[in-house]
Amino acid sequence: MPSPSSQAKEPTALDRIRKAGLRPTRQRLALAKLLFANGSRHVTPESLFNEARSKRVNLSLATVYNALHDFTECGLLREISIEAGRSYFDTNTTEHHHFYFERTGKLQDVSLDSVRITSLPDAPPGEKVKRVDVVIRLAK
Amino acid sequence: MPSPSSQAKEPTALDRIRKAGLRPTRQRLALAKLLFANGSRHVTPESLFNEARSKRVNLSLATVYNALHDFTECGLLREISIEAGRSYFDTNTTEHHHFYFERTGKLQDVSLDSVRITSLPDAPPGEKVKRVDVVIRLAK
DNA sequence: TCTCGATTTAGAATAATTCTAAAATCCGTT
DNA sequence: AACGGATTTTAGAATTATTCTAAATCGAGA
Repeated sequence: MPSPSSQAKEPTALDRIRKAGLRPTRQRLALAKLLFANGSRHVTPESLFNEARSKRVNLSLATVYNALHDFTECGLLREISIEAGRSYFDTNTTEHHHFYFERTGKLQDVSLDSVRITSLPDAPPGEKVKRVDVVIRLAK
Repeated sequence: MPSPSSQAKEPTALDRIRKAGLRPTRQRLALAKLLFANGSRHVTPESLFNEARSKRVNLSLATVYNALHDFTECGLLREISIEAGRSYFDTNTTEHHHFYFERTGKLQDVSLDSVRITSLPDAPPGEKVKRVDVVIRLAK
């Protein structure tokens, strides 16, 4: 038995990086494994760096920034701006929205269909709507 | 004739600051005049500082930060997070949304009723929805 | 294995913001 | 109008997040 399961699998970290046209370096592979291991995640450069460190992955903070930006440009991640002075990267690149817990600074996905937007203004002349971000801010 | 117009007036800068319970210092008055002079505005601390400087208002950048935060706490302004590493303050504190022009970094108000949200998820237990921010990102 | 462009890295540099503590200001009371 | 205490302002240092730099290392094809 080559594999314990024959269900359709998530692509491996290597697959994802290859498909994105990036060189699969040791650092990118390690980060991709952390990021895409299970389910949707929201990381900051700092949080991912600490996580990698704690798992004995040896890399520099600059590399985490590089990788997060490279992944974002290739569509593997999506960047979210919630608070000035802190960037979040989301492994869920499908269209969706967010809860933002102000007390903890954590994010949680909100599925696209639980927020129904039934009208939107026209884009101003010469511009196109690139994305509509909905952030539901939560507090006590 | 005491005044060229007898229509209902916008509150003066002094009124606003007094009503907010803040001391009307020279700096706060000058900034409030710039901010609330006409219509809705979106400023960054830097942009407001430069504007004040160019009008010969003598103050320090730290004071602009202090005033913007004080005004925000008192409900005179609203803070908006659009891009990591840059904060925007909006003189329109009524509920509304925004266009964000990625090319120029400028914001434009979108009235509440041109974005119709007909369903929202329940807030997670123990949390309340404090605000729903919709940002319509525009590009070429 | 060799080679060369891509990637990583440490540390410096930059940018935005906050902090510090001293000086100035505001304003109610004299 | 001067007084005095709390508030505010300020310059500059400190902090935080991020980007840059240029040298070292790595990855993949010949």
